[in-house]
Amino acid sequence: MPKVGMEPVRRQQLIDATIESVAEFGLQATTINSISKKAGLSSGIISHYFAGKQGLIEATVRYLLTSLKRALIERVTTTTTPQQRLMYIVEANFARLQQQSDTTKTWLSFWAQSMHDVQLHRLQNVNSRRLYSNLACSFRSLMNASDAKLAAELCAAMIDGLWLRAVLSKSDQDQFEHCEQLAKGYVNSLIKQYGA
Amino acid sequence: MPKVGMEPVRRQQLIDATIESVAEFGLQATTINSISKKAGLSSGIISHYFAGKQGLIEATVRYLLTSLKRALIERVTTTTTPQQRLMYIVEANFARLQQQSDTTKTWLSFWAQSMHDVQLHRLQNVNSRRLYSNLACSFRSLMNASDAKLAAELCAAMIDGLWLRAVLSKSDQDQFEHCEQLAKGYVNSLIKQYGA
Amino acid sequence: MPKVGMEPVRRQQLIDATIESVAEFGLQATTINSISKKAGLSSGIISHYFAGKQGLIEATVRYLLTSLKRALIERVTTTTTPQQRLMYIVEANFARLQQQSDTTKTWLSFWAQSMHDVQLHRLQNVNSRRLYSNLACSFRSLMNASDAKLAAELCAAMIDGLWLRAVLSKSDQDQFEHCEQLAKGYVNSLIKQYGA
Amino acid sequence: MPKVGMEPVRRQQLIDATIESVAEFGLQATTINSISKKAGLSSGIISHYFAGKQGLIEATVRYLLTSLKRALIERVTTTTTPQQRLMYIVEANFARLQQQSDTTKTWLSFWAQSMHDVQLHRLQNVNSRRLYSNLACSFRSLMNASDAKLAAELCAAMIDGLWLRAVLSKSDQDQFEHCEQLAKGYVNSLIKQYGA
DNA sequence: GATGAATGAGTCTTCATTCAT
DNA sequence: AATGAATGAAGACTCATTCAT
Repeated sequence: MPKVGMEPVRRQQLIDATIESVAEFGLQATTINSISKKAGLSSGIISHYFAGKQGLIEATVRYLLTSLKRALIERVTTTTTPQQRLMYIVEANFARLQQQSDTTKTWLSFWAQSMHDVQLHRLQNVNSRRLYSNLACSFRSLMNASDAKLAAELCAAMIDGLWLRAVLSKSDQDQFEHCEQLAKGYVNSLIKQYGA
Repeated sequence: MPKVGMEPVRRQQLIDATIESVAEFGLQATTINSISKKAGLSSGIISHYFAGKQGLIEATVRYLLTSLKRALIERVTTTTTPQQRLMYIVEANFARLQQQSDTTKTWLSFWAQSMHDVQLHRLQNVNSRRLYSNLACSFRSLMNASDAKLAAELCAAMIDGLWLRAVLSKSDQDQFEHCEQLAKGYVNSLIKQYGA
Repeated sequence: MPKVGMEPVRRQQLIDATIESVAEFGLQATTINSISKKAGLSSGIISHYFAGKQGLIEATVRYLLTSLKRALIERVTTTTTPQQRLMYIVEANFARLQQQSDTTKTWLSFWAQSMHDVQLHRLQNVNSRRLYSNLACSFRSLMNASDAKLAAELCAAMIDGLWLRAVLSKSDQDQFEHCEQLAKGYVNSLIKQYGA
Repeated sequence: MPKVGMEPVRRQQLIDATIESVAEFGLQATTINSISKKAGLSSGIISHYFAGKQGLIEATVRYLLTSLKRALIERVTTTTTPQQRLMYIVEANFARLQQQSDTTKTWLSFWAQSMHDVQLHRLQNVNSRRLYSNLACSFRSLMNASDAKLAAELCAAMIDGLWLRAVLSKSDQDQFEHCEQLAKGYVNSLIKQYGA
């Protein structure tokens, strides 16, 4: 079955399979076999394309981060107001929950593992800071610099906290949307509180 | 070496060693050997007292939950005002970070694992609901029922979110205290916003 | 609880517990703990009285052999005819099955193990030869020497074969008695065939 | 080392190694390592082909049963007389002893274990019943139904008994042949006794 | 005389990696 | 390009033995 140009296809197949496996079994119980089986490929292919399990794990995290970033960029245009932009940030973050339930569990597994894996921790930090800076940037248009920083910090924590509790309690779709509404309401209250 | 009355001592030794090991290596890399080595005991003793690794893991989670609960109870007296009680709840939750840095990382590992372990998930839910009901109960003295529920939900998320971000960014002591202040400030703003 | 003169009591307790454990779990799954638990004693006592598990196993086999021997001696008197004596030999061997069902399974386990344990093999051979010589001695009164030897050999095999098939098929009491009758009938047919 | 079509080869290698190991060390002392070492393969391969030690044990028993069955079928043709057929049954059963001394000890170990292992017991019963029905079928051509049943039962016991005593006494080749002759003589005496 | 806490070697099993095809 | 057979280190668990009490 030697075909040319299969690389991007195979890589994505394996990343998708990794997300599914981590979601279903957890990071601990995810093996090279559980992944390759879900992908419908052989186990050897993982080392071929990702130089081992660890490489695939990292590539998967990078893919998730990129997806989140893209989810925001797609929403924002040049005519977007700061308030709208903030709402989009919230939406993009909760979209992790809605679009694909798998992604959610996977994300949390990677977070925990990042405590003990420098490579994952670096990636995790990029994501965390991006959320903060996106928020800070938007708030800055609506309030002074120090208030914007404070609002961004609080808002980032609120988003992560609502999201975390929703995931851990294995909430259903309605509860996810409820959390999203709470987050948006909180953004508005911050604007009202600190906004000029 | 056989002594009588060693059971409670050994059990606590092993639980402490488990917290240390999970903090240092992560739940995934924590083995029966890494634990027994830290405890200065043999590996066989774990099966003897906890009927296997899983039993020790669960006992450790139960211990952490009990500690958190006790941390709150110790602070609260009959003369505590609702506002003070809310502050104590915040403090008790952030004390996880201050008192023992190990506990923090351990906690997160268990959270992630609880997605794939029914026993751990049950324990995790007990904790999550306890935070919510403690907050709701205190807010209820200061505002109407529906506002109190909303405030408790938001506040629980804020505490978890701030705590999570502090842990994941491997913050130092000063940042932990900064987060605690943010949480307390948020409690006060909720009281001001919804309070009668 | 230090008492004097407990040795014979404890030894028998442990031997009985060993028979029970081997019958219930098999020789492979019989541990120092399964035995001591059945005996209602501590595990350490085994090393104390039998210098380890192996010593207890051998003592148990020796006890079973002695029991079998005694079962025959009790039946035989000076006035017993050769024919009666042969019937008693059959009865004594099948009594292993009737008196105590446990003994049966235990016996087979020890036989198998005797293939790989010189000590057990020696004991097993004593038993095997005793059956043969008991039979040969009795047949000798009824026929010439070479026929008696042949009859003894065939009869010993028939007894063991019937007994083995009864045990392996997990037969009930009725089937055991049926086998005993077959064995006795075979003894009579041998006497008729070769007897003067 | 990965080659295609190795599965049947590897499976047989491992089954042969299991027979050797059980013969040499006994079932109790046969480990995944003792087997894989004899096979000249790694220990992991056992789980790969047989999903664990237990699977290999069962496959080995099944192989032994099949071999015994085949040993009989090869001898019997359409022109075989009932008497000849009975002789072939005896021969096939004693061939276990002659062809491969290992098989013998292995067989006894499995018998003993079958008392405590439902899977093995089931297989053991298949074999036991097959011997009986083969004998009963052949005897039926030579005598009435009830006599044939009795003859088959006695004959099966005699074969197993002679075989067992030969194995347990660690007899040499000559003694094995002597036992086979005794068994054949017994068959003939049964035919003479009950035959029309 | 008796206990059972503690040990640690040994067992089965899992699984990431390698590599011949 | 892709497979999956094979490896072997590492994991959890078992259990006979030891020994302080």
